[in-house]
Amino acid sequence: MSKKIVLIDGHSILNRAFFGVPPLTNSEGLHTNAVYGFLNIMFKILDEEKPDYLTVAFDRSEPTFRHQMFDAYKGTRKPMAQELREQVPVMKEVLQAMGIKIVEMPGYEADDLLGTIAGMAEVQGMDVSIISGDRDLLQLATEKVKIRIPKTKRTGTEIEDYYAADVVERYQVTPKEFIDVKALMGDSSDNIPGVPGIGEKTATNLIVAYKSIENAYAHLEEITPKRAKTNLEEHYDMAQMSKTLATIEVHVPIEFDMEAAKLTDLYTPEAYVYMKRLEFKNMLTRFSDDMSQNDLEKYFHVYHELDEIQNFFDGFSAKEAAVSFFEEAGIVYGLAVAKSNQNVVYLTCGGFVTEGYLEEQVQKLCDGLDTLITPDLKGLLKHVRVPETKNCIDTTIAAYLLNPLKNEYTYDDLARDILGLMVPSKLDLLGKLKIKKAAEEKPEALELMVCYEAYTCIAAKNQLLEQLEDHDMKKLYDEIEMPLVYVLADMEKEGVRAEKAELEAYGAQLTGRISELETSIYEKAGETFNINSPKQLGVILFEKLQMPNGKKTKTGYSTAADVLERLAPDYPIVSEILEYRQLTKLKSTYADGLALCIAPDGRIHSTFNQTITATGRISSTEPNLQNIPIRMELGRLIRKVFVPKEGYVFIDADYSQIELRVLAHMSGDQNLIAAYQHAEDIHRITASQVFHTPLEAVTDLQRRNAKAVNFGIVYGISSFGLSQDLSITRKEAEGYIASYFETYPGIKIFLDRLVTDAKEKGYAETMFGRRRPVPELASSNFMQRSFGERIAMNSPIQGTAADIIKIAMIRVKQRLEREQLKSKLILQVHDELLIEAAADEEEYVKTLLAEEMRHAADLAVTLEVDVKSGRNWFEAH
DNA sequence: CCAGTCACG
DNA sequence: ACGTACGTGACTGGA
Repeated sequence: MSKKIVLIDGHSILNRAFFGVPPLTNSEGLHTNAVYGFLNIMFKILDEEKPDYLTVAFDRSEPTFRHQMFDAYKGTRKPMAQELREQVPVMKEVLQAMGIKIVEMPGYEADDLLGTIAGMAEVQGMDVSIISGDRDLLQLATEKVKIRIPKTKRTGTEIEDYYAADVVERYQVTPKEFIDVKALMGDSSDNIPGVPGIGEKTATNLIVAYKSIENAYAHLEEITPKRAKTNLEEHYDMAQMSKTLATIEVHVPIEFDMEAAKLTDLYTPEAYVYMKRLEFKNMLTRFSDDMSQNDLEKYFHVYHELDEIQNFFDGFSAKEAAVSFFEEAGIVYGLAVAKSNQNVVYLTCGGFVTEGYLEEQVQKLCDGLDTLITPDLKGLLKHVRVPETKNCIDTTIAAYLLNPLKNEYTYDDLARDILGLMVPSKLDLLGKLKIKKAAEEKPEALELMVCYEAYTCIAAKNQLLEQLEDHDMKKLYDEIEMPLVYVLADMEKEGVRAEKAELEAYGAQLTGRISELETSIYEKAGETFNINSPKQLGVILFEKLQMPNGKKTKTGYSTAADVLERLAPDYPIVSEILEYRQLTKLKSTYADGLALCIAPDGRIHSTFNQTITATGRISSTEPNLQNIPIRMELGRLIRKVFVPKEGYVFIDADYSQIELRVLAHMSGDQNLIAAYQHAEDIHRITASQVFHTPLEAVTDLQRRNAKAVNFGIVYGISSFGLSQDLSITRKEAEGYIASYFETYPGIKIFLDRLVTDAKEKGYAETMFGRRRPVPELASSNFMQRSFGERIAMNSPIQGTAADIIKIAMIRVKQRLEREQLKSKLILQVHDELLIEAAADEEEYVKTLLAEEMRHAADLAVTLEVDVKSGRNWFEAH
C-alpha cells in the first residue's frame, strides 16, 4: 500500500473556521473559534484518512514574489480581523505542541509550498490530500493528488473531494486549464484582476474551446461573442499578468524533510495543556485519561498517625514553606505543607490528632518560617496568627494582580499557566462532591488535591513574584494588597452586629403591605398570576391590558423599572407593581436574607473578596453588605438594625466625590482643580461653568444635569447614555458634553490619552500601577470596541479610588492597633468606611479616621471626607 | 444554569 | 449603521 500525506492550507482553513464557527472565547477573553474549527476539521480528516504524514503550511505576512511583481495589486487585501489575527500564533503553537510539522517561507504563499510538497510526495509514489477552503488549489489536482474542500454546515462539516477527473466533471476544464479560467475571470479576494467584462461563464467557454489563454489569443479572430473578443484584445497584458498571479508555484526551493512530517501521537501532554487553556472540553476526550498524570505524586507523603505527625512537626526546620488547606463551614478537612517542590506532606485530623492539636502545631510551624506561601492567606488567618511583619506570599492575590479578569484562581490553572504543568483539578479529583462528602467518600482524592495546591504554590511563587516585578506591580502587591489581607480578615472576624428581632419586625411590616398590593394587582389584572415572573407580567401588561409596549428583551417584553415608570402615570396597576417589586426585594434580599446571616454571636460576618473585580475594588458576599438600601427612605430604614455593641458607637466616613477628584488630579485640568480648591458644591460650579450661568443663578435642573455629566465623564461618557439618564435627546446630551469639554479641556485630552494608551499597551492602569487588560479595544466590533474605550476611561479612575481607600484602610487599622484603641474597622463600601468605636474613643477616632482617609493619597485637590457618628448605621451615614 | 431585575458605589 | 453608560451580588422564575 502506498503511503499517504495530508497537507493543510493553514490560513485558509483557519479563515473558514473563523467564519464558520460562532464567536467563542475562553475565560481569559481570548478568541478561540477559529482554532476550534480548525482542529475539528483536522481531526475529522485525520480520523478518516489515517495518513502517514501531515504538514500544515502558512503564508508569511511579507508580500510574495508572485505579487511583488505587480506593485499595483499589492496590499489591497483586507486586513485580517483582530479576532482572527490573534488566533494565528495560538494555532501554530497548538500544532507545534502536537508535534505537527509547520512550513512557511518568506516570499511564498502557502499554496506554493503545498503545490511543491504535493509534487515531491507524488513523485515518491504517495497519495496526497490537500485541505483548503480555497478553490484555487484545484489546479493542483491529479490522479494521485486529491483536493479536499471542507464546508461547515449546520449538520457538521462536509467535505468536497476533487481528483483531476472531478475537476473536469465539475468545471469542464482540467486542473491546468483551471488556472487560465481563473486568470480570465479574476478573483478580487485573491487580487487577481482578470480581464474586464469576462466572467465565469465566458472564461470557461473560452478555455473549453481553446485550452489556454495563449491559444485563445492565437485564434482571436474566431472568438465569439464579439464582446469577449474585444475585451481580450484590449487587455492582453492584464490576462498575462493574471495568469502569473493565478499560477501556483510548484518548484519552490524548499528543503522538505519528509521524516519530520511523519505523523506521531498528537495527543501529547503539551497539547493537552493547550486544550485546557483554550477550554476545548470535548477535545480533551481525545486525550488518554492519564494525561493529567505527572510524576509529582511521588513527592507527596500522607501522615495520619500521631507519632508520624509529631515527628514531622518536631523535625521541621525549613525556613520557607507553602501551606494549603480545605475547609467547609469552619471545619478543616485537610492540610498540606510543601517544604519544597519535592517534598509535600499531607496531615489530617482523626483519632488522637485533634483539630486543636493540628492548629497548634501549624501555628508553631508558621512561627518558625521566614517565608510563608499560601493560596489563601485570609483563610489561613482564621486558624493561625501570622504577624504582619512576616514575609507572606499569597499566590492567588499575585495571580489576580497579573490578570484581574479571571473568574477564579484555581491551583490547576496556576500550574498550567505558570508552570506549564497539568495537574488534576478539584473537579477531576472530587467531581461535584462537597468537601464534607469528599472527606467521607474519597479521602485520598482530597489529600491529593491539597497536596497539589501546596505544591503549585511553592513551585510557582518565584515566577509570580518575577512577573509582578516585570509589570512594576511589586509595590502595589507589597504595600497595598498584602497588608489589606489582614484588614479584611479582621473585618470578617469582627462582623457587624444586627438586631434579629428588629429585622423580623421590619419584615413582618413589609409582608402586610405586600399582600394588600397582591390582592389589588390581581383584581386590576382580572386574574391571579406570578407578579415576580417578568414573562407572565409582560403578558398581563402588554397583551391582556394592551399597554403600549416599550422596549423588548431577547426573551420578551421588558418590564424593567424605567419602562414601568413611564406607564405608571396612566395605569394605577403599574404603580402598584413597582411598589410590590420594591417591597418584595426588601423582604427577600434584606429582611429575610440578612436575618439568615446573623451568626450565634449576633453579628453578620460577610466575606470580603479581594480577587473578584476587574478594577481593584473589593466585593462583599454572603451577605453583600455593600448594597444595603439607602436611596429610598423605606429601604434606608433597614440600616437601623445595624448597631454597635454595648458601650460602642458607629463612626462612618465617606469620601466626597472621590472619583471626580481623582479625575481632576490625574488629568491635571487646571479649571477642575481650581473649582475644587474654592468650592463646596462641585456640581453647582460645573453647572455654572458649563451653562455659562452665574453661580447664584444656577437652577436645580442645571445642577442636576451637571451632576449627571460629571457621572457620565467618570463612566466613559456617551451621548446616548447621558440622554437616557436625563431623559433628553441625544443632540442635547451631545451639547452638554461638548460644552463640558470646552470648560475642562484638560479632561478631554486626558480621557483621549487613556484610550490611546490602553490601545497601545493593551491595558488600563491606575496611579498605583494596578492594571486591567482591555482586550475589547482590539475588537473589530464597534460595540465591543466602544465598550473597551469606556473601560479604558473608567478603570483608571475607579481603580485609583479603590487603591486610595485601600491605603486608608491599612493605615486606619494600623493606627487603631498601634495606639491600642478598642475601636475596629468593620465595613468598607467603596468610598465609605464604618468603624465600631468605643464610646470613650469616639471623638478621637472620628478625627483619626477622617485624617487617614484625607491623607491616604497626595493629590492636586484635597480629598474631602464626611464623617459622622450614630447609634446605628442609619444615623451614622 | 441563565436571564431579568434591582439593591449599592 | 452599529445600540450603550462604569463596577458589583442576591433573588426569582423557567428552560
